[in-house]
Amino acid sequence: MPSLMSTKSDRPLPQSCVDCWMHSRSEWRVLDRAGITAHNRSRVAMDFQAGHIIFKQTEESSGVYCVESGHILLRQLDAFGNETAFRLIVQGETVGWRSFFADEPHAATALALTSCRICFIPRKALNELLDKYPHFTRQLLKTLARDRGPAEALLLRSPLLPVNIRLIHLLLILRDRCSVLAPPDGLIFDLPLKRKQIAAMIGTRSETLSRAIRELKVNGVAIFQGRRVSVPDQRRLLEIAHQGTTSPPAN
Amino acid sequence: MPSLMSTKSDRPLPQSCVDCWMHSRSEWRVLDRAGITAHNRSRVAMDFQAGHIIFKQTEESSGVYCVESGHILLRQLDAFGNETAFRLIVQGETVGWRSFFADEPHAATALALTSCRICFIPRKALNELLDKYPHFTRQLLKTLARDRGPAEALLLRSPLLPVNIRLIHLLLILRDRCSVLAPPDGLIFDLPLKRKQIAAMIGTRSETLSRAIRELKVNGVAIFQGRRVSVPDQRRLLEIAHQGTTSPPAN
DNA sequence: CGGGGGTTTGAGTCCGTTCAAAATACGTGG
DNA sequence: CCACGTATTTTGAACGGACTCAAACCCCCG
Repeated sequence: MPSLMSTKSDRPLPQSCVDCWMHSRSEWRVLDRAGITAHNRSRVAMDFQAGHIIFKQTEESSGVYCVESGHILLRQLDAFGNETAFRLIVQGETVGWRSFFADEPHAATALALTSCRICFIPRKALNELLDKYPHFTRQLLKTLARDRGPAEALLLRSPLLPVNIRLIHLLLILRDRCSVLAPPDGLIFDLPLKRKQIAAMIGTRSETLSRAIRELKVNGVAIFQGRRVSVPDQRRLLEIAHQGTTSPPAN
Repeated sequence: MPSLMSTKSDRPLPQSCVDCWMHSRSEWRVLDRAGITAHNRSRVAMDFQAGHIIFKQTEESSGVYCVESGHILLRQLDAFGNETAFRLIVQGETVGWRSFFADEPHAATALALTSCRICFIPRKALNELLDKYPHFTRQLLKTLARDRGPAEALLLRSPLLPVNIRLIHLLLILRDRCSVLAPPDGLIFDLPLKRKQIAAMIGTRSETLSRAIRELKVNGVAIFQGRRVSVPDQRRLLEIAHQGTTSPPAN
């Protein structure tokens, strides 16, 4: 079952899945009309308010969650109480695949950063789709394989890289999800994250993050104003992230 | 194509896949006799010597590699030349899934740590199996989803955890792959890794690793002698890895 | 017996954490 | 709309862990 804290909405979603704006961009697009109809019948509309938990670490998976609107943060807790945020989910993405297919408890907790409108697809319905549409299964294989989340985390949390570099990597990774172009070469970010959560993504503390932010500001690389970040020249970001000797390792 | 550095072996593998000892433990087990036969025909036997590269970061994927014997290390290089090892592969496991299904270049380099005997399954053959055996596809979905490699890396490379704790986490993660029981509660590891490579797995330098090793030795937690590690009491490892306040995060 | 890579040890420095306090932003109720 | 209380963010100073650079040591192999 989805978390009891959820505010399940009984009213239907504004559109059928066929019309859903993100349908054409997500895994579901490979379903034909009959598949969509089946999917449409079995899904459950849910609303979550900012700060609420969508599913919890160690809970059993009961299906997957397609995000129609809003932002979600995936985080893990280690035994020392350190929070590790390793993935920001935006609208159009679906969460919960991994634990569903692995048939294991959720490895992370999903936190609604903003109010969220979510389509929940229950285990049974999803299994039926998988059985009926082999190329849908195949598409999911691709989705899972393409998930760069864990790989990105390697860069973001490398203890060998200084915090300011890790912060720049984070901006580059969030570029697609949270920024718009500001011609000629700039970017404007609107991050749905608090400082503490940004810090949790790059494996540091908010105090240290604060200092890194100040440094980027004085260098003119990125200007943070609350949750708005303006980057005058995104090429600078790439330069800084990639500068350094690419000497091969000596085994 | 597999790396040109490979020493492709023209002689057949010692057994047919049906008899392969690891067949019963791997994804391939869900294939029926006809599937196995097809698989058996299309695979390519390959031998690699220690230190050779099986595939390289940025190369295109051409199939997957089933490890019949030997050890493989998956590593990434960042722009600063830091080596990041994030996965140790042992016999019975298959590598290369991710880039194959994602249809993307390899995200990592696979290094043979010891001499390796490997079954290469070319793209075309694998695709045929996938088309013909939906439950094989489904099984692979599970395999991909269960791959804890990237998730493990989170623990191993958390900059907030001190190096000695990260080292203990590594031992725990490698327990299944590289250790045997030493009753009543001990473990004996035989690590196929050099110090530098261990360091690369926990995101530190070999000098610092050396000091962490010494600390574990004086505490009697784990005694390193070359590549052999003896752990008198594995419960100690768990205690140390999990001790610490499990206080929930304040958002 | 003499390399040479790998590993360990040492000393100094820097970066990031910690603890504490000030400043700012935010939400709520008057 | 403003005042107030709370939460978040920033700043400061001190401490500590890990990196860096070097040098010594060790072990395996030729």
